[in-house]
Amino acid sequence: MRPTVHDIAAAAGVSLATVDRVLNQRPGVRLVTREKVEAAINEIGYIRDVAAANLAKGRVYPIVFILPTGDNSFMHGLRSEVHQATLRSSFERTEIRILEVPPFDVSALVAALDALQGQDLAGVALVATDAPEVRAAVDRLVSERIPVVTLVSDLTDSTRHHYAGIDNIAAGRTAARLLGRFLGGQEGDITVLAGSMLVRDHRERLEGFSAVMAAEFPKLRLLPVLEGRDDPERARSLVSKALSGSTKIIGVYSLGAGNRGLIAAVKAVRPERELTVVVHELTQHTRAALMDGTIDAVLNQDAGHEVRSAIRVMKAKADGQGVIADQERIRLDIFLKDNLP
Amino acid sequence: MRPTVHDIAAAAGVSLATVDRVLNQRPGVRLVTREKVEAAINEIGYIRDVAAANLAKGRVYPIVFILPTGDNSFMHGLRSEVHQATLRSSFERTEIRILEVPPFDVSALVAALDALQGQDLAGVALVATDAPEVRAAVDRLVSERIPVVTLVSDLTDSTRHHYAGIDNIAAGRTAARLLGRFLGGQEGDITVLAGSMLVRDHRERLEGFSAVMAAEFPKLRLLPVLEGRDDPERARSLVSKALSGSTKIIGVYSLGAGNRGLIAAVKAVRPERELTVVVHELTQHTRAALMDGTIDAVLNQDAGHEVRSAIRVMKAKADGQGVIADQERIRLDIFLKDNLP
DNA sequence: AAATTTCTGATTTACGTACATCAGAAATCG
DNA sequence: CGATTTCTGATGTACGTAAATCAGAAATTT
Repeated sequence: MRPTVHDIAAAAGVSLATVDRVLNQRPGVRLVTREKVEAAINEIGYIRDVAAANLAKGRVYPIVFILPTGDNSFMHGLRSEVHQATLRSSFERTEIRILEVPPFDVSALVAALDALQGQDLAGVALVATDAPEVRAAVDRLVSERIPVVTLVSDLTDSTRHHYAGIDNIAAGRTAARLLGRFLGGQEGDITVLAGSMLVRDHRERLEGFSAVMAAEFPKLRLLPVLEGRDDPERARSLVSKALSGSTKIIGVYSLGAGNRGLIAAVKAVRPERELTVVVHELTQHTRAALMDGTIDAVLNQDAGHEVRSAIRVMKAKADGQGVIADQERIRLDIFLKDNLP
Repeated sequence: MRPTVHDIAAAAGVSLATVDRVLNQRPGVRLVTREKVEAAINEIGYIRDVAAANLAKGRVYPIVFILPTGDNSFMHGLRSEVHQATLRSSFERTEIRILEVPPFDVSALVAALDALQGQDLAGVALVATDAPEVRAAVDRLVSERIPVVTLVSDLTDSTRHHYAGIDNIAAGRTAARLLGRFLGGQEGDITVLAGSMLVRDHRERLEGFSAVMAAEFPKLRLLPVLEGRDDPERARSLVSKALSGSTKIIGVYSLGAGNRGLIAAVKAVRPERELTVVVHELTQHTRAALMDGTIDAVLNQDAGHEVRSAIRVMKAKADGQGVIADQERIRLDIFLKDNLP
């Protein structure tokens, strides 16, 4: 059996109350006594039984998710996963609140973050727009000892405790290699559709993509990036225009959301044009397009994993506990038509 | 707050003791009373607080892992992950025992399984060799109400509670498409290295691979399968012989373990021969080979995830609880040199 | 040295559940 | 109808920790 507080008390020759004061960092213990107790804790290797502690405390974890509004499927899926998590609240002792802010809107995000100051929260998770103001607002929460986790898109140079999302540079590089290898040794143009360069995940995907393209596939030329703002209709019109503007386009990389517009644009020029298409985010639209051959590969991050991981990490941080790093690594999923879940 | 046993007792108009008898299926309750209590439980939506129950019970989960011996990296990694899990035992209230049996040895596996009968276990996890005798032994454990989980390789038609592993047919199909697309429209032979057709995962990978190759890449011909028995030295000699036997080989698919032999064989004919190589299992050897260009893609199953998932599932089953199905789906990882973790 | 302040110990209750004991009520049997 | 047998209630203890209260000891101040 593992040692309990009683064992510490006996080993240190103090009472249970003193042990409790040391463990929970309450005042009223002389330095020498405190050190004696800490020595005993280390010596017999005591580890707090978190389940019992939570039971005794009646612990709940109030958590806030700040998510962008917008009708693209990915954010829809993300919201839905957070909602799923609320259904498990009573089991997991969480109390999850969802705040919605307009996408790519720095001041709205800052206002939402600042409104959380002073609240007794076990954690805040946000899809970050990468701006200094947001970073500052996050740092304010962190300085209040509130665990903060960025979700999907990270913040540069902030003190957030954790990032629950994929490595977007690696994602961009992977997209480039898939596209390059699938195109064999062909020569031609590649068009890239992004959401907004205001979010770090899109910037990083583009960075990785460009790097590998330039270094390893010199026969493929990148056209100027299209900014679709994750909006399906806007994406459709941008891609249509690009495709009719240049007949040399043989590949498409969509690194943001709003893919149902892109899919429509590609379908409109099929089967006359031969295009190899790699996109991000598995949704009902991209799944169908992968199945029918409109798309060749989908890179994906599992929103459910991200949400569950974010919650686990916030709870652990709130309890001052560690996490299994490997378990919280969010993986880049690569889907071909053969390995769809 | 969620309802407790006290609330049930009040709602049903019975005593705490009676509620307890109903909840824990102990005798001494009249049918009508039992139904009254069950109605109250449903009505107020009581859910047992598992943490409190485990605390009261002093619950521990004795678990057995049955793993094949053998010096290939994958099994080595799997054992290491189980070992990691033993280090978390005190937190997770598990008591993990590891049994090792010779690989592909049906009677040894059956003996190990049968030796577990009558023991009070919270679960048994095994890397299954797919044979009727093994299935029967597993079914005997299941009939003793011991949760059984297959790991990495599944059993046909058995009553095991769960399979913690990837979809191997999908893995084979994916390998075929990657190889096919990477080879562009080239014509030539493909050699396939397997471990043993006695395990279902290898059979299924081959099945998926062959199906997609035949249907979608008619210019690529499959050579007879080489059986390396997951042994590096044997794999090396088989592949070397195949490569020197036919100059038309342009692609290699290794669906089992023992890849350090395969890598050595491929390196021996480089750079004269141009080969596209897809293998399974990310190990230090395959990782290095992916980085240096010897291998083009690695399909992987994360042994750590499989082990942790297996443990979560066994604990849940032992408690008669459900699992988050999506969380326990083991994913097929596809690694190119750009997205290595 | 007395008075005060600061520590420390002993004890108790609580969290939600499991489980055992014992007494009394209800049902069944002879 | 009394004697069993079968149910049910009341009560208490336990799991490991948190947190509160109160009394007494030690240290500090005056």
